[in-house]
Amino acid sequence: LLQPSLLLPLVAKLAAHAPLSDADRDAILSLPHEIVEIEAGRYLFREGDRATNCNVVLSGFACTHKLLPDGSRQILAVHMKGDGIDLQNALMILMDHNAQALTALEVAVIPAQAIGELMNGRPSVARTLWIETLIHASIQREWTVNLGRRDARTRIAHLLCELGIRQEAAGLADRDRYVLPLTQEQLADATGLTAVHVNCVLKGLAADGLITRERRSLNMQDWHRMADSGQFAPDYLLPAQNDIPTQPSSWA
Amino acid sequence: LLQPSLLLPLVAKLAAHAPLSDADRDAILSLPHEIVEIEAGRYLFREGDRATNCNVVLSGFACTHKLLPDGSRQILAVHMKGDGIDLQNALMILMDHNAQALTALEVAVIPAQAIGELMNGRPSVARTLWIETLIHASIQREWTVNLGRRDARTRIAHLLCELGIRQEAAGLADRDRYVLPLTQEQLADATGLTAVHVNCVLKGLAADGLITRERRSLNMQDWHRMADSGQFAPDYLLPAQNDIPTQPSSWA
DNA sequence: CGTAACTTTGATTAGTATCAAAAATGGTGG
DNA sequence: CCACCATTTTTGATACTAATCAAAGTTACG
Repeated sequence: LLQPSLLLPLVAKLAAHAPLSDADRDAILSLPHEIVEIEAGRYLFREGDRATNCNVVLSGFACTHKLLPDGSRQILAVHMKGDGIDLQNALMILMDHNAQALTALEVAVIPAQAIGELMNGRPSVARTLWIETLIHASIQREWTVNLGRRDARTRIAHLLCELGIRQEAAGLADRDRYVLPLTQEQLADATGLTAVHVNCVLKGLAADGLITRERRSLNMQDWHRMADSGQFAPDYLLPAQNDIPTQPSSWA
Repeated sequence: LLQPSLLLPLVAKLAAHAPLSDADRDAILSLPHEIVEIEAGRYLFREGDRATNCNVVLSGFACTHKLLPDGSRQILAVHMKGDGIDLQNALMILMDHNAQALTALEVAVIPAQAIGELMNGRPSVARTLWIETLIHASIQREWTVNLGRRDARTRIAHLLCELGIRQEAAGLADRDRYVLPLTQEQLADATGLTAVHVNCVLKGLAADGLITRERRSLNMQDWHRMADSGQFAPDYLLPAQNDIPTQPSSWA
């Protein structure tokens, strides 16, 4: 089942965040993997599942979330083309959250063991994958701020800006013009609000001329004003990284 | 400035989460470092600072947080004995958040470069440090849920349980009996509430016989009932990890 | 074309914020 | 050891954001 070219979105994303040698690139492309197509709404894995594989998004959108005793749900992250949904599975044994397809989805499923071994053999690949999880951690921190200290309107605007920038970076759309991968109920679950209130806020943003909508597609009239409304500063999405030589020097 | 024994809290925490060979242990203990004492309230670093060092807590408590345009603050994490505050600095260049001492604090400051080189030379150490950041990521996800989908009382109870379990794991106190390292205003900044409301909630928890307080010390009357009130399941604090052999096998 | 999922609307309620000020605590220097 | 000051905690009154409940439209899909 070796179809290296299908892992290109992963390599592209990794290369965007850290330099990647040809050898590393080839090693990643040669990882054993299987392509799986998943319909919208289906679970990729559930809390408590054993972590035997890593999933990489090839097309479509997925989210990770946790369910609470009362049945409410908190979406923790949205994943798109090139994103690893659970790269941490190379090291962890159990899933502490669920993953679900938001749209029709195509993922590459890579055995966690293969990634673990590749990291052991190639410190530079390990570093690159680590950087990838650090960027996700940075996004997670920003979501924490969003939920903790921003009001509904600012929260929604912030999320809409983030989705725009990330889709643009993944080559899927323009930052100010894209198809919303989330329903209003899912937007609510991502922002800690109710679907009804999300609807009000979207209506309000439209009334103020910040966005227009038709069908699921979203249009920002003025990116700058929108970013202002969402207190959005994209720095956290593209952190620069140290370039420590892979070959040890002084420590030995 | 080689005083290896002072990094023991870090090694103890790492060893608690993943097996650590004697050689790895010694390599970590031999990292160059400087001990710094910091008074309560002082900043360790600020958003935008260059990430040249990694800080490890030896005693006392610290937090990381972000400040918003309106002056409000969201605490992102609480760090205690043995915790790395910013291990990710081995790979990242810029801080995207602030770190501040919550109490009188003692930290070991390790050059980021030294950690980066150690990780390159010893994949098993890299793996261990990565696991550490993955656990912090797991805590961050739980905080996201806390802020997004739990009401004030549940949020506070959850945080109090987490602080108990982590202090117990660090050998600082019993899970149900410890000195709160946060003021009520800081609790508010960690839970996305106001100090006034935190006070109400604490009063309520006390009225229901769940906790008693005198001075800053907190006493849980019934751990189980308290964990229930906070929807607290400690799994996320102690995830198990895969044990992939450090020596490459099949991939080469 | 029919049905299920999603969006929109309106009325009411609940939870938490805001503002203001008093009481308690903790640390400091005399 | 006490008096003083700054910080923290507590109390109360009021305002507002967002939740809840219910139902009608609308869209997307098979």
